[in-house]
Amino acid sequence: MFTIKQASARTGVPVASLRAWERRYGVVAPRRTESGYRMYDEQAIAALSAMRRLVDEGWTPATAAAAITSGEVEPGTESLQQAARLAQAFQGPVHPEAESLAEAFIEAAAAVDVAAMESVIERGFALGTFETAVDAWLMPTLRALGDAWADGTVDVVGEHAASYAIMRRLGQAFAAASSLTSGPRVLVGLPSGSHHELGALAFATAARRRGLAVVYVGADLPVESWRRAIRAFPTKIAVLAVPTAADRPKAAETAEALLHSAPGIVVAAGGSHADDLAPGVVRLPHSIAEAARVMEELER
Amino acid sequence: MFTIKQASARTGVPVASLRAWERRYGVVAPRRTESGYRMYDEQAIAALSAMRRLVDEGWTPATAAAAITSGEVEPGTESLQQAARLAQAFQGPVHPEAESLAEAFIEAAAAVDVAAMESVIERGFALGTFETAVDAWLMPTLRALGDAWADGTVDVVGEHAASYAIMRRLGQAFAAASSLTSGPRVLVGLPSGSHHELGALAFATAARRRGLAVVYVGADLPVESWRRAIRAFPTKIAVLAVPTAADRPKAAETAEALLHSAPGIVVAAGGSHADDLAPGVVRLPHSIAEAARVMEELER
DNA sequence: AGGCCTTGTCCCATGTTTGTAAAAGGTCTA
DNA sequence: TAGACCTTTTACAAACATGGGACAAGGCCT
Repeated sequence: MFTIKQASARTGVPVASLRAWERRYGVVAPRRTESGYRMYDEQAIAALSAMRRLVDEGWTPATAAAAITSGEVEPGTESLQQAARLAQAFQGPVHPEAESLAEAFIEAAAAVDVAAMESVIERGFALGTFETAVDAWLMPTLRALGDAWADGTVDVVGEHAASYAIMRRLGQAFAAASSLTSGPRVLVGLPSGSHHELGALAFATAARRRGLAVVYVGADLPVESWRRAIRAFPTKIAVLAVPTAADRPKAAETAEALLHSAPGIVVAAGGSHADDLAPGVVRLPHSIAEAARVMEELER
Repeated sequence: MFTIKQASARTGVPVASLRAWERRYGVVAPRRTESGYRMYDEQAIAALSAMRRLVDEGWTPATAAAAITSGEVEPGTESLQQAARLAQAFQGPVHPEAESLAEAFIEAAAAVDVAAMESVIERGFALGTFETAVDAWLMPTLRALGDAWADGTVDVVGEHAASYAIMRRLGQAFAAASSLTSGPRVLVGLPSGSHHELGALAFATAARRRGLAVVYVGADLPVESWRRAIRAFPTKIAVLAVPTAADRPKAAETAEALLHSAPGIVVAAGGSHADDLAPGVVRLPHSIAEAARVMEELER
């Protein structure tokens, strides 16, 4: 049993919308405590997650709710694959608050104040959906952090502490997006020698939020391991992150090896330096939201 | 049998809250002396510890109490704490359930099944308090994972995916332990070149749960950065993790440098290969629970 | 274009939950 | 007998929830 706040955290739907959806469409009817507080059970959470996914894909909330309450779409299954997919024009305007939050984060990193970092991160992710927050706030902030490190404003210690704080929050989002899918895997990771993994983790999370069976294998994975992995298990897509110029050579080598190791596998690459990695490699867009959408299309 | 003060010390719940929990939720009904003093038995302590654990994890007190009194959630038994102690001696899981969970985890890692890993991890941490779960289940499981990797049962990909899954869960616990203290900092990290950070993160979390202002700086931090960090900010304790033999030289070098860089700083070291790092370095016990307790003493 | 509907989000006054503290007094031990 | 420890009752602030109206943005129909 979950309170409305916990239900919101678990489904990714804002608290206000949970109440609106209930009032307007009656998708769920959570039990109430004596004092009138909503208490959501597992079923309600599943229904709300299903509705959120449909809405994310372009269904209108009204039709999504109707489909779910009528049983046409079962919560927790992949019948959404038959769903009509409307083009979603991304590119929300950068929130005016995103910039000040980025500054506050750099300050916290410079002072090595973990509690302050965590507070800023929380506010950053509260700006919008996970995807928009990553695109409009997190990625710019990471760039600012890199600059601050380069010019000495932030020490390595502050930079490490800040990276780990962000990683913890991303990990939490990844876990919260737990998909019940057990289809072909999507491998997301960095080539041997690469360590800037925050972008890759953010992308992996966005992909998982779309229902893909993501396996996040993280930093510094040798070519040979990539190859063995896609041979040993049903892997449909391998995604390489190429965050820095130094990562290019190994990334290209890994991509080549993968393309020739398994027939039918899709190799994709994302990150600042992922252009023209090798012929046949899909170049993912910079926007996490768009990249996740492309992934979903590739999966079919 | 314990007085309310002892019960508070044992469970980490403030005295006033113990009385409030009893009055509001009836989660325990301690026996009374003739004069009306509360006397808590082992069962009551277990129930209160379980409740604290749930509340720490984000449950509302009301639902946590309901789950415990209804038997939905079993209070962690004392046998797990004994198992935790034994695990230190035998270097392996000794609690029957911990053992079967360790096996299940290796299986999930071998199959690179992320959802299964997450499920097993969740059950592992449900065995008891964070500290006992780490000592009796997580650390033995990590050793088993290392063995499985060494003998080829688990591929590098499975090992990476498993490590990240555990890291996500540890990060969540670290975030949940958010301390409001802003006293002198405790730096926890690994020396330059070291990357096996799960033990260090588990320890950092345990220390934070004790109220210390922990800054987790993670893997691969150069000597010079350690030095600048403790000089620039009020840092009372620096903790170096030394998980493998290969990490010893850099760890020793870092420890030496720190001891001579700031007067009054305490340098501590933990991990399998942290013995006799340098004169003046505090060697932390293998048990996470004990190590965190030692830290709390060092802080004063 | 204009008007209308849908939808997410915000506001606001009000109510609940929960940790913690204070007051006033009883019990135990050195 | 002092001081540490305990008792109950009462109180209070912060965090969280409630409903329902309001509003802006955007899609759709005329």
